[in-house]
Amino acid sequence: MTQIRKPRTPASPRHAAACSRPIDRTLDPALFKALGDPTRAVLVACIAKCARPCTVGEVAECCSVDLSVVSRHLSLLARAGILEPTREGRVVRYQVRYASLSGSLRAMAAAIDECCPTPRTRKGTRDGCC
Amino acid sequence: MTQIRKPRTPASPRHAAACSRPIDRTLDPALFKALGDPTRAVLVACIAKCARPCTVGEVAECCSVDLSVVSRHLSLLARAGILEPTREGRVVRYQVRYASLSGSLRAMAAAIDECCPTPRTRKGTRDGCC
DNA sequence: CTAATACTTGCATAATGACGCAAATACGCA
DNA sequence: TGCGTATTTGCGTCATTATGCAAGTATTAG
Repeated sequence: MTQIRKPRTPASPRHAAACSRPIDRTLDPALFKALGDPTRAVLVACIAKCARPCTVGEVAECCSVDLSVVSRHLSLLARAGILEPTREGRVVRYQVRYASLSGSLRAMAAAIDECCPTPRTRKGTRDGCC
Repeated sequence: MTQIRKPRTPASPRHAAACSRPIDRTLDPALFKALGDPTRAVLVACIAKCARPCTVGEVAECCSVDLSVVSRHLSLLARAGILEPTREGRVVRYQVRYASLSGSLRAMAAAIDECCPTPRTRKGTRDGCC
């Protein structure tokens, strides 16, 4: 009978690069890049904690950068799928796409674990695996 | 009696910025920045899929950039806690810190959900929440 | 010790990105 | 329509960073 699970681990990085795995689709540099800026991370955390759609002006009060900068950051975060913009009269409110964001992060975590040769039967904390 | 769970949601982003939550400590820009470069993301995925400690030279064969660039990227990823370097004679092997990395991502996911006002009783896919 | 292999580091260059200011645009209201 | 408020966009500047090449360092083999 043929192998049932897990496409066998490639012998070398060169070979590994050729074989497709969930991690290839999941580990999205664009998402990471969006959250990789300290200012943006603060903005996201701020809006997330506020737990409601916030206007650009409101958010700008949280950090020391210019409002125009905040506007650009929020726009970028929205383009990255992290925030959801809503025009409401003359204000624009941004809110965190909680489920989408945490879902992406969890999918990445799963994709990474999926590559780990030792399935770590729950609670295992050992890093590296082979 | 006093409130039992969840520090009540702040009224404004300004107020939100002041109240500390898990997301503040968890959403680490440094980690995101490290994974935010496309080349580095490829390197991490490659080593992860290979599922064993890989040498710098081996990894360099996976991508089109110079070996010195790969060396720098791997070093940076190690400093970010994503890879674990091991000197082995004259080669240096890097391996993914699977548990640490997926653990961080899951912690972030949890911290984000923790902020979401609607607990989404399992399977909920709705974004935004209030 | 010398040579060869594996990796790292110095340096210059080019690209990217964050920022502030000022001007432009969008929208509601009188 | 004209005004005021809210946000976006153009532009210049400064800092960071990705990259390649060449030189330097580390480690093993002869």
